[in-house]
Amino acid sequence: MNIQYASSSLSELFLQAGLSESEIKHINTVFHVTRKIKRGDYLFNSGDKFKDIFTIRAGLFKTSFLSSNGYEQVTGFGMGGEILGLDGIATSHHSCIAIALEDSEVYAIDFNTLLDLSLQIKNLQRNITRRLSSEIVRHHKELMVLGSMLADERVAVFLLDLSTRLHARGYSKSEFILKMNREEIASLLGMKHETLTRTLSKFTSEGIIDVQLRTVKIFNFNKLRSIVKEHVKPENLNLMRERTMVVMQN
Amino acid sequence: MNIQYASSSLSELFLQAGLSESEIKHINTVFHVTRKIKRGDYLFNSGDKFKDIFTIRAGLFKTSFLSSNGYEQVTGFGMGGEILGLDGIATSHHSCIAIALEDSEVYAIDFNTLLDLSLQIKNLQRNITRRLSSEIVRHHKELMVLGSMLADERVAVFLLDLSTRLHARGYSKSEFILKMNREEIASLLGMKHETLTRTLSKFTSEGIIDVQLRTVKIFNFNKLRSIVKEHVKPENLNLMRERTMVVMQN
DNA sequence: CGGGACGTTGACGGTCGTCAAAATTAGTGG
DNA sequence: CCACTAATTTTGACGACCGTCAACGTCCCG
Repeated sequence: MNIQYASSSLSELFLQAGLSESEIKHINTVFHVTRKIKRGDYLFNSGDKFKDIFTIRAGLFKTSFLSSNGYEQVTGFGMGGEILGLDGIATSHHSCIAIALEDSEVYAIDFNTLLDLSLQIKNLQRNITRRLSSEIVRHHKELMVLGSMLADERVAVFLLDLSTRLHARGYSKSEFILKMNREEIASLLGMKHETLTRTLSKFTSEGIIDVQLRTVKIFNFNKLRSIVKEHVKPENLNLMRERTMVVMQN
Repeated sequence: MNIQYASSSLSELFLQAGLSESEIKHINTVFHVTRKIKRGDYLFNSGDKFKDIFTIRAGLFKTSFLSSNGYEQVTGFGMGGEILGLDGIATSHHSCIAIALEDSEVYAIDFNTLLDLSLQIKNLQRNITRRLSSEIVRHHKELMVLGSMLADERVAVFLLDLSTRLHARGYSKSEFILKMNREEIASLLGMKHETLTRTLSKFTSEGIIDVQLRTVKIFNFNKLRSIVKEHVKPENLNLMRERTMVVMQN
């Protein structure tokens, strides 16, 4: 079995600057509790008592929110270096489920211990709150995808996002293998799996990408990006009120 | 002008238990910086330098995410007792805009000071992280609404949610006045304003509610709830893998 | 009182969900 | 390792839902 480890260690994750070597060492010895999760198993389940947060060391997870009716809404895919379990802080119980899509390894970090430690190390405290806030910002962007984009655009966003995240972890940005099935991707994108398949087929026939089952090759990044950007027409400016006509930088 | 104040004070917001009277008094004197925002003005704008977080003392805000193209996606409506500005922690700049939908008052709290204080008061630290985590959970639920529900169901969810939150603040749960226009509501729900209007008209003709412009009366809560629940059919259970067949409690 | 923003309704078409079937792959047990 | 079954992916046909465009009525504010 060939597991590629994320380069991120705990110290990198939580302490970006301003800490001495000895402090970092201390933290690493305290917190290095690794856990292996096999493909198909879950790391934590909806309703589980919250105790740890997890940083992904290797592998891939999907997180899903389950409605009381048993409907599953995929809320994201977690890769190396990312954090899982932050949803559990609110009520001391997890509100979603994290399932490994391939054999994976995580660091388990006792959250109460982490909070105690962050009382002494200010940078740690800041990084925790920043991580939490980043999740909020990420969800805002997802709201925009689901709230205003057509199927073509959503699929293009997904492919570009996946490509970027894989590239940042040392994989090819133009060729990769999906570890999730069509239905899981479609759920994240708010569409049916048939629509996803059709869109991928269309992109393939247009020469933008090539998809053979779970193997994806991206040929034309610019075309994908233009698909995302074109969707907003000038007319759509009408929601703004005068004194608030300022556009986000970046 | 008649402003109804939220009962929540800073001490209630951040310190649920375990603090002495003197500690609470100390905090309140340090942090009581109130700010009045007129209808149509913004509290903070996308791109603004992040400094304070805000608890809403009275009034109503909408928060929107602006894409680089100028498209506005409404991400939520904030009411008394709720917190605005948490998105800014991540990058030290706000990523969304908060606009008052009626004359409003907020407490402004310097976030760095708050963090410093939370180094000494453990309960404060816990409450901050919980608030942040609650936002994440809330967004998961919104993902489900946008990802899997039809227009009828989304509108029913919106009406029930608004009713619940208004009721919790001492207003009638069955009769209220919308402070936002159709387009803003529709944006939050991921639909066009014409579709929203049509759905409201349909509910009215079915005797479930009555809508006259911005005045809403709810006659049949059970019908609204059943519209939300019926949408998930047994077939939709197929995304689950065997060992993960556990449904969220609540 | 007039103009602009807002809300409503109708007609029409496009997008996407539903249902069905077939092909291919993955998983399982002998 | 092979055979068999389940799961996944793809494609087609069809229709429902909802977005688009347009027109009109109403409300609000200067």
